[in-house]
Amino acid sequence: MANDLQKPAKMRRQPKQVRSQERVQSILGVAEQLFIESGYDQTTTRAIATRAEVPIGSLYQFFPDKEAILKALANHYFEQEYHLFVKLHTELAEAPIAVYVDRMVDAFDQFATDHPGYRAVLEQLIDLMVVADINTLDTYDPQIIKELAHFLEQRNSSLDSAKCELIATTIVKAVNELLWLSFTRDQIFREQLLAETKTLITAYLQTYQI
Amino acid sequence: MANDLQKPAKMRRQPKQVRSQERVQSILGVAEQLFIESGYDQTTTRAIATRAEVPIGSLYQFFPDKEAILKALANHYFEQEYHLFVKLHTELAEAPIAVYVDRMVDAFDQFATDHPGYRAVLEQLIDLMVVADINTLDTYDPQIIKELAHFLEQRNSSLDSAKCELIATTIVKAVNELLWLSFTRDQIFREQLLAETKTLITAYLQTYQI
Amino acid sequence: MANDLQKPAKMRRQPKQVRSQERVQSILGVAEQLFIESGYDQTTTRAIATRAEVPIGSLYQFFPDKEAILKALANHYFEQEYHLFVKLHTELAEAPIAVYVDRMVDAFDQFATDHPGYRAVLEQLIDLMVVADINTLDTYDPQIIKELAHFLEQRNSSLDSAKCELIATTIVKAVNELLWLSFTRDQIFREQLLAETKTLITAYLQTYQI
Amino acid sequence: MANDLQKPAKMRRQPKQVRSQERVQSILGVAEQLFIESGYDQTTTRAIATRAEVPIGSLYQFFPDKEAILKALANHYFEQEYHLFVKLHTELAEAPIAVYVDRMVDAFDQFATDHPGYRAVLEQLIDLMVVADINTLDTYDPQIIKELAHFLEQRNSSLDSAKCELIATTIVKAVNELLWLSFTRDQIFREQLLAETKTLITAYLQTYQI
DNA sequence: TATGAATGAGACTTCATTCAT
DNA sequence: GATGAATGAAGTCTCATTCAT
Repeated sequence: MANDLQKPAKMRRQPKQVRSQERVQSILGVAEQLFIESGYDQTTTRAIATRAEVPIGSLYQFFPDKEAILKALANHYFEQEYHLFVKLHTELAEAPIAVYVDRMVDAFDQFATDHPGYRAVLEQLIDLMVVADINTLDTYDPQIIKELAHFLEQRNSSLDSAKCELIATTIVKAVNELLWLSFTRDQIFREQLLAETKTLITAYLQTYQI
Repeated sequence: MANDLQKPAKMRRQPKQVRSQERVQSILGVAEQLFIESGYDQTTTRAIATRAEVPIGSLYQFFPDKEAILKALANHYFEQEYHLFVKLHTELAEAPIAVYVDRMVDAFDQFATDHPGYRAVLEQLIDLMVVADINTLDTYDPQIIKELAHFLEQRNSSLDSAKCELIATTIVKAVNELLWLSFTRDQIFREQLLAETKTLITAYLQTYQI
Repeated sequence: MANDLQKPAKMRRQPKQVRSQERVQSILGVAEQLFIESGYDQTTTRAIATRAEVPIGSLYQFFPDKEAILKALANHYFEQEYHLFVKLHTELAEAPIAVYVDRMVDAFDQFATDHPGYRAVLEQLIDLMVVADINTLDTYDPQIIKELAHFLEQRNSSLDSAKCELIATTIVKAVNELLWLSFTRDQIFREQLLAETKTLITAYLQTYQI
Repeated sequence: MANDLQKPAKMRRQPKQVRSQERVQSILGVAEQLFIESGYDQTTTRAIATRAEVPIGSLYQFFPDKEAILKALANHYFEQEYHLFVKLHTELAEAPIAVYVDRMVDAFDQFATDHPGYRAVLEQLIDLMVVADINTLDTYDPQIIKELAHFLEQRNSSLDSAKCELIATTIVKAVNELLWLSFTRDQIFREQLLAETKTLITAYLQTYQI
């Protein structure tokens, strides 16, 4: 199920009107762009409002503060990412591991392409938590890791649940890092790195007879 | 040889006197702490100066601006990291791959323990470059990757130089990410993750008969 | 028509409300005083805001930076000065030259009395342009000179347009300088200098049968 | 005799050694350039010292503060200007007025060319005095005006001393202003303005049968 | 005497957020 | 509800001048 961090304090009110819906989307879209271009700290709420053609006062009706915009984006990403995995695992429950890894990495790559702000948002979110001395896990429940662990457990029932979560964590983190890196390079290197990522994860999973 | 990004404009002058040396060290040490605690943007130059017990004017005598402090730290890290690798490769030129990976990951772990600001500094450095639209590679030449690639080439001469660099990149990025993650968790998980990282890299390198 | 240097970037927004109008006026008035008392560079934006009883943030809402305050004052002066001349020339189109000069110098004198900051502002404006390596004429179009040249051409049609502009420039600069000087002296000297200025300009214009 | 404001507090010590002499000259020369380029306030004492290749500490041995550099330059100018007039008046005691004006304006023009910082320095000096609420005349004794007044008195003994001083003031100020203006324009306009200045002053002096 | 590292008040400007309209 | 003018704490960095060496 999707992370429901969303309700607590992110939205001051449910956008009921079409206008509001559009504005919220516009704000999030613009914020994503600006966070990528200039970083979270260097992006002003006024800049977001201006570029989104939304009055600054309205922005604060939808989001109680700047952080809420970041969190809304993060949840957006988390949800999409989670659904991606669920779909993948349903389709590839029985597939050979090499095929699974191939499809999974490609899916992640597509996701990163579709959501260029993912990395910037995630990083900043973690920063905020470190600064606030909040354990990341308490607040941002990594659903994808849980989901992947579950998948692994089904493929090799001799692995216990804790071990699977460890493996899943390892995979998710490594893949995310390498994918992000691939986006900072030229197309050729990017494709090579993608292939390499697949090799890395496949070799790793074979160790566990998955 | 060590990365010499250092000279360009990091130090406004070479600290010639002991007092200055101490002050520079103090500033860097304090900055590292504060960047970890609160992040680069949230750390004020005044806070650094105050905690380092150095007048703000003196801080600006050593570093032309806030960014220079970040870069000085980064170079510090890069140099240490590079030397660590060189030493490792000398010692383990002939070691079995499992042993090499074991020692390498442990060394990185030790490095991360000794330099807790490494991650925060590196991330911010990349952010600055993205914002300034500078290619990371043009400015920060990743010496460790070059060094590791060289090592791999020597262990399996059938791999060409480009391939080795690709593999090295993959390893360095994955290991750094997983190690950093391990520091945000409790001791038990931390150790498990360390072991898992070794498994991951070992499996990967075996693919290449290294 | 009045100089419209004004719009380009002087005002961040058009003050629509009475409160804002008053604040802008207050800021300009206070700035004028302080520029006279201490010079432009020595006048801090905070001092202006404080004396004008306007929060510093509001000051920056009306004027993007310190320079904009200077430019707003300058345009204020330029416009008034220009209107003064137009009025004068309409009234004295047929007057004997001695009468014209008498009235003109008096009018300038009155203007200088009413706008004691004129000199300080103009000087600083020119300084800024010199430093920025901007040709004064490109930016600050001296409408008064044009207007006076036009008047002269009408009084003696045998003088060509270029010559008239040259004469006008000579007059405007000389009169301004002598008037400004007169303000730094005691009342007696001041009046003598005023009379002398009239003599100077009258003698000059008689040379050209104007 | 030259203005001797100089001794009171301008020089901390008489440069007795060649090295010191050179340094003082270098400082003054550099200061003149920088004051022209960037204005007095924007010129830092460190910039002067650096460009003059003199240690900042040494600069403060020669000049007690920044203002002293300005005053030293001013006195330099005043002296030169005064000598120029004395020489001129000796040579042209009997010359027809048109010739005298011609030579005088040319001489001033040459002076301005040789001392491009004259205007900037004089203006700043006056500013400082206004700010310090010091009457310009108390401190900067305008020797050239006195000298010119004396010359005029000799040419038309029916004019009393006060009147001559008034006329001299008028001339000196008007000529200086117009010459300075001429330097901000292209060569063609510059020469026309020079000619016009001569016309202006000649017409004026003829009024007094000088 | 000569040097230049050291000092810290203070300059300009920004920005998240509020709240009266 | 919608708006955007208003706020002022706080940030980065500069610079004239001193004084220990």
